[in-house]
Amino acid sequence: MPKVGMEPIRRQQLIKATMAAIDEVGLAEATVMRIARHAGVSAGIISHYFGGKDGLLEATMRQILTDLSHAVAARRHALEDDSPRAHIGAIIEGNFDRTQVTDPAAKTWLAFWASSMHKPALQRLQNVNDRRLYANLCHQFKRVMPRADARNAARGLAAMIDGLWLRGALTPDGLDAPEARHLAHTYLDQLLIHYGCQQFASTAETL
Amino acid sequence: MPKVGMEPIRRQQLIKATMAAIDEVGLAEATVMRIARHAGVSAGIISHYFGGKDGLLEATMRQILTDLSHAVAARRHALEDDSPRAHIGAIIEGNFDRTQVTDPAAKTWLAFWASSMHKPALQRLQNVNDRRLYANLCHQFKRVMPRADARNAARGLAAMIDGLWLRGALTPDGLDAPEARHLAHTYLDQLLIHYGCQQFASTAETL
Amino acid sequence: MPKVGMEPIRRQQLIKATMAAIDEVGLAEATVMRIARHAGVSAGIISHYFGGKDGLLEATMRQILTDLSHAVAARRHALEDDSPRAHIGAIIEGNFDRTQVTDPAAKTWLAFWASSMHKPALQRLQNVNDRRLYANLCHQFKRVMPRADARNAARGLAAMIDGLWLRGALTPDGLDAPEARHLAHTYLDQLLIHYGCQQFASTAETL
Amino acid sequence: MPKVGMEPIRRQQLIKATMAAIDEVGLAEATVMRIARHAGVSAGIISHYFGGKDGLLEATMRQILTDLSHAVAARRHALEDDSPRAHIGAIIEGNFDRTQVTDPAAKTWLAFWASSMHKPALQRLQNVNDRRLYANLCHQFKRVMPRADARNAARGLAAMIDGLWLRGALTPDGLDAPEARHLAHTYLDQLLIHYGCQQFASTAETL
DNA sequence: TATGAATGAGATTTCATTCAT
DNA sequence: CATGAATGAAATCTCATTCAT
Repeated sequence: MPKVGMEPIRRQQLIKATMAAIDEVGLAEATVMRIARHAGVSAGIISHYFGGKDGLLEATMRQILTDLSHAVAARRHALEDDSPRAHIGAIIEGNFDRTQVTDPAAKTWLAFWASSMHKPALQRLQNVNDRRLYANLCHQFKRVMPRADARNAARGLAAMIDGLWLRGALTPDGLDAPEARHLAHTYLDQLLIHYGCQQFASTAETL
Repeated sequence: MPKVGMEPIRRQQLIKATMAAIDEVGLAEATVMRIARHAGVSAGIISHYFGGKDGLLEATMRQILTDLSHAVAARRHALEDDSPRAHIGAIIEGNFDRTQVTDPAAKTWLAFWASSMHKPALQRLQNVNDRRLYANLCHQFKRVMPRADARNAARGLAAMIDGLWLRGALTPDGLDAPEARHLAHTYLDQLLIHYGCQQFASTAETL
Repeated sequence: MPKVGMEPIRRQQLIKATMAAIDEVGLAEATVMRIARHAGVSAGIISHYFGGKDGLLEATMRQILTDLSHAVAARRHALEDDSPRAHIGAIIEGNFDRTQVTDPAAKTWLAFWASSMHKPALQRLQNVNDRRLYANLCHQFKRVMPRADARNAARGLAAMIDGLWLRGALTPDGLDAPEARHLAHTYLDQLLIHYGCQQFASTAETL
Repeated sequence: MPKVGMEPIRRQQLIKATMAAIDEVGLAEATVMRIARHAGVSAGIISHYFGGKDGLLEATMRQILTDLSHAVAARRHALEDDSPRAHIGAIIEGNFDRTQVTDPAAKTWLAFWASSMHKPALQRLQNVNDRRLYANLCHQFKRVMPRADARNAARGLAAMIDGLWLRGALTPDGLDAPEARHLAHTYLDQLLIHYGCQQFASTAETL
């Protein structure tokens, strides 16, 4: 009866269930019982594996960030072209893969954003991620423009990515990923042109 | 201690207190008791004046949207210049006034964004506002570029505004309004240039 | 402005409103605010005139009992015939007049019955009334039968009256007073015959 | 302290506790906390097992009605004599067994009567029970008298039973069951004689 | 390992009453 | 005389967590 090696399976199961519950009724109504029901287990087990609800929420956010990180890294490693444009394009693509731009992930993400303002544990994760996006963009932009311009470009593109994503999450029909990607890439080209790097702008959209 | 005609005063007081409480501990922990304490009244009065907590939250969101609407409208009415650039600039300015880009308003706004995904009453308000921003931008862009381009420009600028604002709300130090406005205006000019309307782009930032 | 001599008017108004409220939503939901609204006055005034909600409820029950008492007394005084049958018949009639067998009075009555089991003030009123009905019936029956038989007859008729009335109050369509009176009178005649007083039984129903 | 399969035990425990609480302080003051204290459990468990206070109250009323139904059915099945008199007598006996004519059951019953006027769920139960009593009596009376007479007899006896029971519940000393049964049986005989069925009336009381 | 029974803290809401005007 | 603003107590319900099995 007592199964061994269940831990990783259960953890994954519960994290998935957490996103499903948040997608269904929102973070505020995502009770441990509802999450447990989604996972097909009893409520008590959450404390067992995650120490409590907060532990589960933190693990869930961490999962989403890890997924995002992987999505970006995978695309960058797959690049044949080492140009800044290619790297930044891969970052954009990764952000709109976001493992899944599906409702569960998107709503969970936004819920955590709001929640992170008042929960140090989440805030830490949030900041690390924010800074990584900004640093990555900045680094690539600096390869083709002065430091100050690069910073502005990075801030602008980061805002654009988050803004597209945020508006997508709020739209009743869900995020239109192809359109969002198109707008982001267009904006990237505008930035490169604006800061005098026409030669780096793509002529054909990558999408 | 006036004892008559308190209703509008109390309502205003309680809406302010709601924002303060959300700023302080987040929407999830903003209990009626905490809100009431902020307002210096008893908890029961919230049900008296707003029918319940939900009524207060809805009224608070409505207030924020009204404030935003007024901030934009005021700036547009004050324009001496009727150009699209001027109108869109005023919309940007209005969005970064947001009556106050103060923490209480910003955090309340973000909290409602997340919450609106699962509360029809808030979602309605949210959608009306979203569509108004997009429609206004679109209308102005159409004055200087083809319909399809105008739509993309409007979508991009709306995303940029929300993105800047979102990242500002999440930054520990709060939103840096001047910088955000600068980035938005820069993007606006890029858009006008990109779509071949150089003559409408401002040469000197309005900020 | 300050009107004088309002007291009796207000008291009557509020007692009526209490019955109306109990009829509408039951004793448990008959809040002072609802009662006050029925009377077209503010809630605070109830404490003013009755010292509090309990005072109003007690006054209301007292009113109902007084009305009942008057209804019986009036019919007995109007009798031309001094026979036991006539007196008992008048008591039956009075109980099914009950000032009004209308829903407000009937529901209020039943509500007080239940409530009186745990409220000494109401219980006292209740007992006085119960005993008066029993004593009156007993006294008349004793004029035509032995003491022990009279007691049983009185108990039986009192139970019949209350039973008819109770079942009437619970019937969705309300109490069918004519039928109830008919059954009670029939029972009275059966009693008189059963205890060997045929000569006193009415031949034609009084209804 | 068994930890599994507690549900039926707890449900029964809580229904008993509900009657005890109503007996003690009345329905209006029978709070979940008081009921829980009577059962020796925490208040939260009531919502767990009954979905809420209303669910518990409904279950309690249902229990009382079931008990009554069983009490009547058992006596009728045990009859050796199939005469109408015997059946109706068994119905009377069952109604004054009422599992227990104890105070808790009696006061709970009366409380529900009053309450049922404004709570559809209780009203339904109440009506089913009322109609069953009437239908059963009617059916038996019809075996020995014309339909119209049977209806009146049934109405009269039903009223007598409820009336005796009601007055018993209100008496400070509680219901005197033997006397009540005696009066009901006497009335039954009067009815049978009145409607010309002397041969069916019992000569010796069954009590 | 996993369940579900149970608790107790906390949140919202209702309501009778008081009081200044 | 009358109002309605305001309070504070109480009641119900929800929920994360603990624990025996």
